[in-house]
Amino acid sequence: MPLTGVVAPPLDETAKAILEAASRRFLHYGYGKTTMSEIARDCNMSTGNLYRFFSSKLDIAEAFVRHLRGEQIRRLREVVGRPGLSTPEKLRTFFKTKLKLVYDRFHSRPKAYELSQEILKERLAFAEEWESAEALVLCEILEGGEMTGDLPVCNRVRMARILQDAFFRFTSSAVYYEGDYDVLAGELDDLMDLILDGITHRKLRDSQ
Amino acid sequence: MPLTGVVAPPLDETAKAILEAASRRFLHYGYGKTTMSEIARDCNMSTGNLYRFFSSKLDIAEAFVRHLRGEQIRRLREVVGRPGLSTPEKLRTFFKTKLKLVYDRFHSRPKAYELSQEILKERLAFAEEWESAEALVLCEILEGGEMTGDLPVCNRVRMARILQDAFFRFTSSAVYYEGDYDVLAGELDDLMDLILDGITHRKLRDSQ
DNA sequence: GGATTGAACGCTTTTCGAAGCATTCATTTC
DNA sequence: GAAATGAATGCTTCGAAAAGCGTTCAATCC
Repeated sequence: MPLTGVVAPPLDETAKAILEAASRRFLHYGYGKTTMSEIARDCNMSTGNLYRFFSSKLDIAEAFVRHLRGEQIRRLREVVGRPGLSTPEKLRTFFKTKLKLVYDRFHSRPKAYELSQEILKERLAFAEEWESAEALVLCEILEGGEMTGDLPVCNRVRMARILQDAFFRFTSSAVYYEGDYDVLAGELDDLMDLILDGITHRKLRDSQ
Repeated sequence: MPLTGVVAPPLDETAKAILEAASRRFLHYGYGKTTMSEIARDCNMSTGNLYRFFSSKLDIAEAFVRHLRGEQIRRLREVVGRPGLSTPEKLRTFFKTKLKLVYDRFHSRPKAYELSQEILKERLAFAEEWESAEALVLCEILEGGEMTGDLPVCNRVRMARILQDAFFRFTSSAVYYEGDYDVLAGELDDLMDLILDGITHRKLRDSQ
């Protein structure tokens, strides 16, 4: 068995293994009921060694939620990028998909929901990052509306912010999703109708 | 001292005294740190006797929050009823005032805020009642818009609901008011501009 | 005999010592 | 000597006993 010449697997491999082991446990038992020793054991290493790859347990959780976010953003881009959608339809699809994602996470993946909640509460910066990432997708949609003349908007960044505010009720992971999905989706549709009318007939008021 | 002929103060008087004593303590020490014995002592009666007037501690708290709600609704009606306001201005004033009320309660009357939170979490029906009461004010504003032709809306009840959804971010007592007031107010204004444009140029779509 | 009391009941919250955990770092491994 | 370990540390959580509380109701009062 050669002792030299064999390049050790890159650090990232190990980090990935840790993250995977942790994720499994987080999803199954929750953040609080997962211990660093367990994660270490799953990876055949000591607790101390974990800290060469992540500087705290919360950082592992953040990496995991970061992954969830990635999936979510990818999904949003996907549904919004489907061919044949007008810009208004894209906006509607964006928020409806987001509602569905958050609603489903809340109702059928409670551990994942809790985990997001905990991380976003501790890591304000990360929460803002997430919002920005979504705002970016919105801006891209609006850019499309500008190009096709479909739904022209002067200040796209600002409009994205306004839209996020308007649909907060339907998309914030901070709210507790009691009601029936179809009712929520219906109300979202109503609001979207109104807002699209607003954008279409916008008296130019975007200042600055 | 006449024993007959002196009508005992009406029950309501006693209930009012209890409510007042309880409110003082709720506001000063919070719901959890106020005991029924203390309330009873403040009113010079036994704990058992309290239950002739309120069937539980939570009911006293609800009565108190009901009072808060009354004040708030009265205030909303007041600012919205000021002469010389157009219907759009009334809508804007309504939501801006609501934001200010919730924001201020959160920041400068934390005990009152907590109390509302607790009651609204326990008493779902009461929370809905509150929403309905505000929806009613909105409907009245919209009715004015219909009459003056200022801002005609077909389905007022539905529009009220949509507006409540849209401004949820700024007016829900469920959200944690971290940000700066002026920033929030600014975003509210932006959203209101957009929505007013929407209402004004509404493609008639109110179904049913 | 209706109004009022306050002790009694069962449940919740607090307390506080013990156990468990995240994190560190002197030591060991290769 | 870089990588890895696991015992040591100080903080948090847990559990069980005790105290406290909301609520009830038999006894008392007027």
